[in-house]
Amino acid sequence: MPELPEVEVVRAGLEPAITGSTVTGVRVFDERSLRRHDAPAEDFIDRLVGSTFGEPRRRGKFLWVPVSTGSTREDEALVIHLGMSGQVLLREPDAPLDRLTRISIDVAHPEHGSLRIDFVDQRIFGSMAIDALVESGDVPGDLVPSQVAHIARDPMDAHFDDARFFEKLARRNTGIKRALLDQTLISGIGNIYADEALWAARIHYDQPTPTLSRPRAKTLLAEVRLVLGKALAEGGTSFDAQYLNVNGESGYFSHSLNAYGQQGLPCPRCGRMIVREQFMNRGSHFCPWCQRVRTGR
DNA sequence: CCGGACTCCTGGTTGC
DNA sequence: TGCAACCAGGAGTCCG
Repeated sequence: MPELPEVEVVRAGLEPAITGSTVTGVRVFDERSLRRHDAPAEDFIDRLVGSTFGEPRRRGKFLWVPVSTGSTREDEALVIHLGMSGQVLLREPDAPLDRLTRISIDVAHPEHGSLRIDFVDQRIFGSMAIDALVESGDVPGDLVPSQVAHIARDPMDAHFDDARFFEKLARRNTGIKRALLDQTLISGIGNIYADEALWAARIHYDQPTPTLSRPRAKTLLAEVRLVLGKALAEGGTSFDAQYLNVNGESGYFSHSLNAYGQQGLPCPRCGRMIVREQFMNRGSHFCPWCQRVRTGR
C-alpha cells in the first residue's frame, strides 16, 4: 500500500540515479504490468529503448519520468504506479533478478555507468506505461501524463490550493474518509494515512463532510500533512543510496502508527481500545471514544 | 452526485 | 504436515 511518502522516497531516490540516462534495453516478463499502457509490450519497448530520462516527477501516488528521443522534446513519460505491492529497485546490471520482477529496464548514465531498474510487483495492481504529457490545466506549462490529468494535486504540492480544497470538500455530500481517499479531490492519501490523520484530528471516518466545520477541516488537513511529512522524513532516512527498496512493509514505520493495524490495542491518547470496522471494502481503524460522529451541536 | 458491487491479483497467513 | 480458504486494498468501471 505505497502512499505518497513511499512513492516520494522512490522518486527522490531515482532522481540522482537515472536523470539523464539512456535506455539500452527493456524486458517485459509479465504483460499484465503494462495494463495502463494502451498498446502491446513491443510498442512499450520500442518507445523506451534509445530514449533519455528526464527528472522523475510525482503527483499523489503516481510517479513518472519524462522521456525524450534524440532531438524531440519531452512529450511522453514513463508512468509508474506501485499499486498495492509495487517496488522499484535499482540494481547493478548483473545482479540476480528478484523472482517477482515484472519489467526490467537497462539504462546507461553518462557519469554513473550502467544500471538496472527493476519493477517488482507481487499482486500486479501496479503498472508501467508510456503516456503522452499534457497540460495540467491549473498551472501553465506544467505537464502531467494524460492518465494522471484527473488526479488532484497532493497536499505536499506547492500549488495545492487549501481554500479550494475546503470549498470542494464542503460541497461534497459523503463521509470524510471517502473524501480523503478520493484522488480527484486530494491525492496521495491511502488507507493507512487516512486512518492516521483522522485519528490525529479526532474525526470519525464516516463523519458527513457537510457537518465538518471549517476549523475542523483545517485541523484535518494539517494532520494529513503532519502524518505524511513524518512518514516522509522516516522513509528518507532509511533510503540506501545503492538500492531503492521501498516496499509497503519496510516503508511503513509501524512503530509510529497510532490507529492503523492497532485494533485491540489501547488508544495512545485515551487508553480505550482501537477497533477495526469494514468500510469501503477495506479496514477502518479508529478509537470509538476519541473519534465519534458529531451531530449538529 | 452518490454509493455499492465488481474487477484486476497472488503470497503469506490462518484454519482444519 | 498438507492443503484450501482467506486476506490485503488502489483505481477504474458500471449500474441503480
